[in-house]
Amino acid sequence: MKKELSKVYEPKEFEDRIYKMWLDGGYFKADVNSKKPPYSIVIPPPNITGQLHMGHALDNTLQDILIRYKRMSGYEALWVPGTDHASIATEAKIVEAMRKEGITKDDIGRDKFLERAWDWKKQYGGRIVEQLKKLGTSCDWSRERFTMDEGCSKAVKEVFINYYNKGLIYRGERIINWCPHCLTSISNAEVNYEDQAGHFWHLKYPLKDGSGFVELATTRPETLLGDTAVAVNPKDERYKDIVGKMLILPLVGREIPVVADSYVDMEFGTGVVKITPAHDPNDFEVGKRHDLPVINVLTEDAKIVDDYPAYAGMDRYEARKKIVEDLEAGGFLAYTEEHDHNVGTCYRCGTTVEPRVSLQWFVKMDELAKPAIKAVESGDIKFVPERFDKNYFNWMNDIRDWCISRQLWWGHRIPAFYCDDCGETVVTKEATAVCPKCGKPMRQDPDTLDTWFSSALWPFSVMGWPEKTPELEKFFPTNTLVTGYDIITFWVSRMIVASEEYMKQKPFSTILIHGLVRDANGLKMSKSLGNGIDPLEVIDNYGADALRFMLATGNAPGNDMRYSDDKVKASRNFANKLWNASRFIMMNLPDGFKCDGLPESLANEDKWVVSKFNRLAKEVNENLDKFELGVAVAKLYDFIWDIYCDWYIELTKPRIAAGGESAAAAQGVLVWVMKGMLKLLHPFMPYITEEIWQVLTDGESVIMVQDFPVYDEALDFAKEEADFEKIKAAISAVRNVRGSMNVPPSVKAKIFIETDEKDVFESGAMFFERLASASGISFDSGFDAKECAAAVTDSARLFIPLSEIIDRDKELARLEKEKKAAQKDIDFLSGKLSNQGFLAKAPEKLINEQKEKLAKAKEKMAKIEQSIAALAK
RNA sequence: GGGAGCAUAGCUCAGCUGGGAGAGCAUCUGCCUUACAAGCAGAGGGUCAUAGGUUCGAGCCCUAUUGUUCCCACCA
Repeated sequence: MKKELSKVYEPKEFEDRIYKMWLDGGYFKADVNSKKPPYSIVIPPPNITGQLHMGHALDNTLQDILIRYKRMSGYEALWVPGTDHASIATEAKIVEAMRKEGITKDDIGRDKFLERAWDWKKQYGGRIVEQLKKLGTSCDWSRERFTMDEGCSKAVKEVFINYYNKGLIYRGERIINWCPHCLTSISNAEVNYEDQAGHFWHLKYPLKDGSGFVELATTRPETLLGDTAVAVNPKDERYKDIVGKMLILPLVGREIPVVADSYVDMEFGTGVVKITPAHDPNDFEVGKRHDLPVINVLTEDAKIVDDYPAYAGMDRYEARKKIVEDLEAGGFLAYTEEHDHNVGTCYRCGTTVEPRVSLQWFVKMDELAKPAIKAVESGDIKFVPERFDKNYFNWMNDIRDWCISRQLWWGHRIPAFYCDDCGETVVTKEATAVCPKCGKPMRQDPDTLDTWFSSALWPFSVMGWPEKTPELEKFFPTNTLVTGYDIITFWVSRMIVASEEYMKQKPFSTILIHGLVRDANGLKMSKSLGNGIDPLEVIDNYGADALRFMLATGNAPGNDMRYSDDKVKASRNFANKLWNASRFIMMNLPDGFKCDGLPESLANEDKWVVSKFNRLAKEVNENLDKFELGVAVAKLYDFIWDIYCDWYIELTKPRIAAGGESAAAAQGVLVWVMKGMLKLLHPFMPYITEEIWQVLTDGESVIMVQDFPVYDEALDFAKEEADFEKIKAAISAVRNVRGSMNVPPSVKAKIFIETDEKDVFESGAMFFERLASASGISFDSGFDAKECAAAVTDSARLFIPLSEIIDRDKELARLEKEKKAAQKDIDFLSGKLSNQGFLAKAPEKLINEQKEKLAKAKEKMAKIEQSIAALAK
């Protein structure tokens, strides 16, 4: 192991080496036989197409912080990793690549296509793993699974068949969202709605009996071809008489009825709606209620079908134009108005989706949802922050049947077989099936399952379910799920449903929800906007620790955060600070120095820093237990930078220079606290803490498996801490005075101290010299107050003779200002303490605190007044 | 239309169960003090969106309003 830290903090020099050490040492492995309590985290199978984005970096960083913390706190910690899963986006990538070669899916057939997909998967799946390693995540990659692998396929089939046998899965005709470009159904969630400028065409449909016209409006005149009725509201007096009458459908000549349905909004438009069951979800429902025929007028790629020769083969927009022309020519067009409306588009290709009636597989959700709702209601599963349960209930209580079939090849193929002869359907695990009725070979459904169908099984399928594996035994249910709020409905809800159904248990107890990572302008990072930032590039520039620390800093659960280079830079600077502090320690340790615990005899300032560290350890544990990672990380930052580096290290310098017993104690404390800080910081900055640890301990141990520091009552030194605070306050006061007069540190001056606690200040003599530019301190009264600048704290007056620099008027003004501030304090506190309501109702502890503060403020005031008087003499 | 979040220093955001408003960056002043200029020591800067209410006490709790973001549903 290296004996020395390099002069400059350069993460690239050690990150790979450290990671390899962890991996080779087997430190990521979780032992199923361990007696330690289990702690496991499910990680989302990232649905990505090659490039890891900041959202995943956030996911994985938060997960790893928790895992490392728990591992150091005595748990057997397990990541449940996946790499990538089947999705429309994945298939599209492959199709796109093939298009460049000039081939289509049909050219090569299903098997060849899947081969290509696997190759692609290995290439990019592997890259994803590499990227997560770079982040320093302590994931046991030997467990790496594809959602598409054999084990998972087995689980998927098992579940599908089980649902089917229970009657929870059915095949039915439904209106689904169809992308005419991708030629597949897409789920509601995969549709983006956008406002588009359009028209409202007011049409006149003639009554069959020749008694006139019914006027209605439509945004999609081309669907007129598929109209099978016209609907009005049953309460609508205007149309009461025509309900039940027949109309002649313009251009087509078909007779269609006027039906009454409460779906129609009387206030909107003319209060009359044309009903096209095949091309509108609401119309489909209306059609079912009134037993209307469903007439499909569009082909898969959104062209008019051959049944309408005048328009056959026309694209839907082309047909719209032509139909409007023809309507106008026939006198059926009343007028046209401008109208903005929301149009659904395919989230991937942007094509306007087409509602389409087709045969799809569905999961009945209402019964399945019940135990999943209860699991959250009862508090068995908790959202952090809690408010996201509303989001969850909102979705679950209004749940619709879930369309699970996708017209894709890359995915789990639906294990259903049809007999083309007699129409029999068989659902089976086998790869082929023979018709039980007529004995003929059956044809497997060509569709695959929605990606979330398999992802829903993730918490147990990756542990080997349906086998009873030891892993499943020990680590299921998992403890924590870390994910973004955008995925609650897709994934979280369905994992809960599946686990309740198959494991009769919750899949995890806590769902830690984080926000989205936005760019510096607050926009959602996305590939189409081109504002996505590649975490690998950031790691390359600043190091994985800086990125991780940045992602944890200011990260409150559920809140979005903005990415900015400046924040990463600030984190990198912090790492640099820690690096240099470590270098300072190491270059000031005697050869062969050993530190196995705290030195025996500690000075006040030693106890001060130890006591503060002890409290830090307590709070960091508490914050992490409550998932307040951002709060914990801020406390670490403050302690390490302000307390340890800016104060404690500076305090040790004169002691080390002086040598002897005090120096030895300082060295011991320096190392003891440093080791503690490194351990507390390790979950957040694993690389740098390990690198420093390795050098500090001569490579004898590994920090990632050390015990996480906890509060120790024996290390609480309230008295000494308070005493040293007095010195610290005095030094700050002197610095403040000197600073306000722009006295450079090179100008030294004696400090005369007037205090009741001489021994406290005496012990800090060397600190005044070092940190307050004092040439020495004295408790004599042999100084001329008129020639001095005066610094005042509640426990001392400090006089700095700087006659040639001091401007007495300025000095008086400064003291007056301090007096005003002190008076404000006194007014505030005495006001509070003379308030009867406060005295009667506030907690006693608080009242005493306020009394103490008031006493101190009064002391300070007295000292300021003395100083002013002396100066004015 | 239903639901949720956010509004705090010039900027980005913390502020845990109510108890004298915080950090980083930026600005200004003085420092190359032998770990660190990616640094050190100081300073300035806020009517905590607005209006009410509860309370001895409100950035925090309640009500309304304004602005903003997101989710769900619907828009013939």
